[in-house]
Amino acid sequence: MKERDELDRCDCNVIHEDVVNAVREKMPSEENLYDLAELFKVFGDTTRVKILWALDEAEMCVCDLAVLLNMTQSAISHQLRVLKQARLVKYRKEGKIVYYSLDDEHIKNIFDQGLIHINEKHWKRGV
Amino acid sequence: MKERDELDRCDCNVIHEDVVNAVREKMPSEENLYDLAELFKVFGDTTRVKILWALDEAEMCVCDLAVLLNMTQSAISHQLRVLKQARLVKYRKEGKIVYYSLDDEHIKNIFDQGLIHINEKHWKRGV
DNA sequence: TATAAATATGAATAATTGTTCAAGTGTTAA
DNA sequence: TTAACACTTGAACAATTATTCATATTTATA
Repeated sequence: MKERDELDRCDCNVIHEDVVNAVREKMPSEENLYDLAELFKVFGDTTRVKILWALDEAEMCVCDLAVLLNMTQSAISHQLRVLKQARLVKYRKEGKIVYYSLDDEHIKNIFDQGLIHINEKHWKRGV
Repeated sequence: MKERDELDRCDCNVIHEDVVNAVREKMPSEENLYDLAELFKVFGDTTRVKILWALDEAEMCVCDLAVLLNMTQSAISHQLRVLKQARLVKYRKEGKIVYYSLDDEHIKNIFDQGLIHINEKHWKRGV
């Protein structure tokens, strides 16, 4: 990212200076906003959304998820790694089988809020 | 995306067949899950998260946002276009100035749920 | 009308990312 | 030990994407 400071400052900033400064003071830390975006990035993939939704219904092994979503075990495993790193899923080993389950009780809440937006706005695919 | 069907079916699917089928029946439509992921993808960018957070505090013009976030007007404008398409922000024109504001009262709820996860899990940047 | 201000947009570039493929663990059973 | 199974991992590739730069567009002003 480039260093910028006084560029692109326009006249209206003089008028809105108080508002902008007030907002700046209330803004959460750079780190918090970064982490928040990083979390939503994890939710921003169809495969991961499907996995999370499935695991909210039942604990499942990698192979089950692969069959359910009609994808390779490898692809599922890669995505489970992302979900694991984001602390959204946990796992337990039973012999050679690894069972995954949700590690967060707020996932459904976040999904629900998202669906409320979609339904209200009548969001259409591909628009 | 490649067409796959019977590949990668493993022995454990026979044992878990009932569970997998039950989950399959309960799964929301492909379109719904796609839209949900698409919505979260919009939240999955630091710049857009900052813009949304700022607009939750106050209505602002493009130029104000550029100064507040220390970015070019062009970059902000591009992101506002994404937010507009996702029906997350709306705008009103006043002369040559375009004021943007939130178009959804659930954004704060979604953010709050995300922050709960982050704080609970002590999510650390760059891990 | 000409100029400047505020914003929008299109093309280009660099960076990120999801899937595949191939090869690697580790565990169970023959 | 060998073979099969469940899963993981690294590299490669294609696709997507955020920002920049240059160029519109629209409105206000001189």
